[in-house]
Amino acid sequence: MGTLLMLQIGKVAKQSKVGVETVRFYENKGLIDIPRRNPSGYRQYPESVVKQIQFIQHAKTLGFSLREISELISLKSKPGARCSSIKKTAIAKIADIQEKIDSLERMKKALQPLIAQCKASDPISDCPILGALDKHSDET
Amino acid sequence: MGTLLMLQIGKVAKQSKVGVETVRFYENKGLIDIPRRNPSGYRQYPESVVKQIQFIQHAKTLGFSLREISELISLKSKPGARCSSIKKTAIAKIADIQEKIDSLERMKKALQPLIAQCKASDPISDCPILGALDKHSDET
DNA sequence: CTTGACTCTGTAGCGCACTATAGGGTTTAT
DNA sequence: ATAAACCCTATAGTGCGCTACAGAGTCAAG
Repeated sequence: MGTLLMLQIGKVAKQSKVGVETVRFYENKGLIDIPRRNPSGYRQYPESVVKQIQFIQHAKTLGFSLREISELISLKSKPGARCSSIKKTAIAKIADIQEKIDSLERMKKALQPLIAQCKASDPISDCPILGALDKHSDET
Repeated sequence: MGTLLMLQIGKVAKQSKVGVETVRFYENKGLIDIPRRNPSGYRQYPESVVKQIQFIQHAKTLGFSLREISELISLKSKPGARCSSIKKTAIAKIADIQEKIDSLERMKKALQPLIAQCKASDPISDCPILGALDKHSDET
């Protein structure tokens, strides 16, 4: 029943495709289990830590911050917890993403017509882009 | 012909709706003209600086970073420059914005079906959201 | 003549997610 | 015995756009 196949941090990092400093960083942030140490102080990881780090990476690609991932992890291991807590977090995240999209779309929509108006050979004094920036565009 | 109506930094800040530290910060970053000083070292601004700060704020709402705004400003005051340089910058910025939108859309599209699958009353061990995070989602 | 509201400089801190550096100790191979 | 490749801690630095000090000087009103 001994815990075979203990990994040093370098192997963990390589298998998880992150740097060793990132692994230690995640440990500091409480995102992964604190590993045992061998007699000389080296971290000894069970293979499961690789999955934990991949969980973090996947959550990041979905737009979750490390702080939010930390919450997901604690929800995950809360005994008897229901999906609703996770679902709530995910719904909030979608709203968050949507807000960012909307903000970027507004920028795009403001910028596009200016570019269309802008004739590349015009002197800069007539540039509609700079013109727009100079005006009080206090209208929504 | 004297320069009438000189403003102290507090007035400038109030009229531009930013903090006084922000005005000094913009000065440090070379985003606004360096003002004269009165005998006791107070900054004395012409009214035009308010427009300069508003230019910065407007450019920010269009998604430009301070570094990029600094470039816009130097293009602006380059003698004989053509619109093409500004236009190029604006087009690059749109591409930039579009990239961010695409990335956020990908997140949204990945998250939405998981939320749809997730029944709030399920135990967390069956949660499709956590399930997805645990898997090797190495498929694009 | 003192109070309060302004101004000045320079430096440090924030939040994010790392990344790098200094200055060490350990393990493995030759 | 020594060198390479690994590991350790603690701290500082990155980029962004501010924001907040500390410690000092200035100016107008009462």
